[in-house]
Amino acid sequence: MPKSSKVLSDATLGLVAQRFRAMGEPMRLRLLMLLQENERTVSDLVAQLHTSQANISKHLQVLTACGLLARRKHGLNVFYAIADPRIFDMCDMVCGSIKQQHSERAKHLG
Amino acid sequence: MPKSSKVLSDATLGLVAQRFRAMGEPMRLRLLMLLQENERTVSDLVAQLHTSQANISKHLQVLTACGLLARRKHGLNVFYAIADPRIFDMCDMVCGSIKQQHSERAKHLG
DNA sequence: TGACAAGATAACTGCATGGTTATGTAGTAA
DNA sequence: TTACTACATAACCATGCAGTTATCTTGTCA
Repeated sequence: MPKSSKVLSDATLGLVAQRFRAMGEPMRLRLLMLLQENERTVSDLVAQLHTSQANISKHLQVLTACGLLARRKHGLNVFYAIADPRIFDMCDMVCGSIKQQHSERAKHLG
Repeated sequence: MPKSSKVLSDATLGLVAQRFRAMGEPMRLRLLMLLQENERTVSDLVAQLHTSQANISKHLQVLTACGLLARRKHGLNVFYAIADPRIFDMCDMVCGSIKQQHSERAKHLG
């Protein structure tokens, strides 16, 4: 039985690709990491990352549109939060894979 | 202790982003899915996917460059294979998350 | 040698996208 | 109302990148 993605429709495949692409941007990864602990306002995120507020808003829009972030308004502030914490497991997987390959490559060279 | 990616250098973050971006392309996801069972030659992959050989080669180059695929030459043929099968766990996670959110959204509407 | 087949690569085109600046749109407070 | 703050969005620019066609390069076989 297809434990893993065997046959996917073009539509589903597009959605999956969209998510990966959303996570394939350093600034957006930084945003996700900042939101790992708790929800944050836009201005809070702008204060942490050294870029314009417009840029942050656009990245947040991308992450929200593909279902990675949740949005909550409260007065003047807008709070963003991680929609599905599993994304961090994915980050860990990628990190682990990279480190592993890196060490293997070092062994081959040494 | 940082079980998950807490503080990452710009370089590492770039590598992680690069991997996600590599997986954020429908055609490349198709390639990975085709390679899930066994290694395949380029012409084999070209025969399965309806696009040019040049295009396939370029996508294979992207996937190989970021460590997702392994390359093996044998005579005239070049075989590509999955370098780290964990990527399929990641695909499953994304698929699961998408389906879950989709069903939740359906519940909210119904 | 030459002919051919499998892949890689170069050059090009069009579209997507990250970043900026400037402006618009709530929501709050006087 | 006016003024201010937090955020979103529009317009624009430069770069990146998927796809194409055409051209290498490499290996096999006559």
